[in-house]
Amino acid sequence: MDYRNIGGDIHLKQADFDLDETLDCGQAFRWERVADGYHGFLLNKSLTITRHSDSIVLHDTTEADFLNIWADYFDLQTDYGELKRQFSQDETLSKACKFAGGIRLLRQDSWEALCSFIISQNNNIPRIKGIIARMCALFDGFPTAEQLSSATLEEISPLRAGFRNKYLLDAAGKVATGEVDLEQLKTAGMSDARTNLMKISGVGPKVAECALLYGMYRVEAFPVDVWIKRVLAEFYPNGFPAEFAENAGVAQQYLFHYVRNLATEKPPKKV
DNA sequence: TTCCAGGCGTATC
DNA sequence: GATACGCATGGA
Repeated sequence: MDYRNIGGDIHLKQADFDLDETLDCGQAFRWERVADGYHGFLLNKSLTITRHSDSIVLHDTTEADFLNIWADYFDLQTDYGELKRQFSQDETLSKACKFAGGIRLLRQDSWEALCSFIISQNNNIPRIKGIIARMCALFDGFPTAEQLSSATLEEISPLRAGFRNKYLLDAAGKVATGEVDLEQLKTAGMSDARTNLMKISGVGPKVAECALLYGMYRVEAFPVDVWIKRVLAEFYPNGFPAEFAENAGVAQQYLFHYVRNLATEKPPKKV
């Protein structure tokens, strides 16, 4: 990693890393735009990250936190240039990678990602962000599974998450008791991990896949939402290429961002 | 007013 | 196992 610690700020030179494309592409919901960059959180650890000419600056960060937390979170050890070269053998993926070549897959916290994507179902991104922000306000930070599991439906009604409130409490209970062991699922077989996650009421195939991809960095996970359904129907009628299976989740993130932004020019087709 | 949003649980066949 | 429907909320 090419970085310098200058007066408490980490100045990083990093290829294939665009802040807008990475932090505002629908994979994480707690980053807000500030001047030249973003302010956001990993659980209750906060960071301001900005772009200055040819480097990215992580503000007021110790070198230890950078190396132990943020370098991992921003997946700095993965060569996205190489991934994009592989993906670009495919015509559609090639366009998606060119459209937003600075996307990196964030290695988020497993519990935070699980909650986030439970909230995401049949919802839109601005509302998902609002619900999560209200949850953090209500609990004075992102609640642990234990904290959330001891709350009642009535107590979390200010989230205005609708029918998802009961799903959050069920997830919190099962994680708090260890019935769903997120640490163990990080190394479990994909099939077992999916089955275990879907014991949670409100976690189906799509949310389980998102929890695995974004919260446990299982990059073979391939969440299929309404947008990816459209991509598959239009560009991959015979299925997603098996040659990319190993990193299908990363490919999926390029495609998701690409088609969502194309849709602002052309209304999406109902599938 | 109606439709839709990073889906899922339930009922029904 | 497949398909149809309701679901909370709020912006377009």
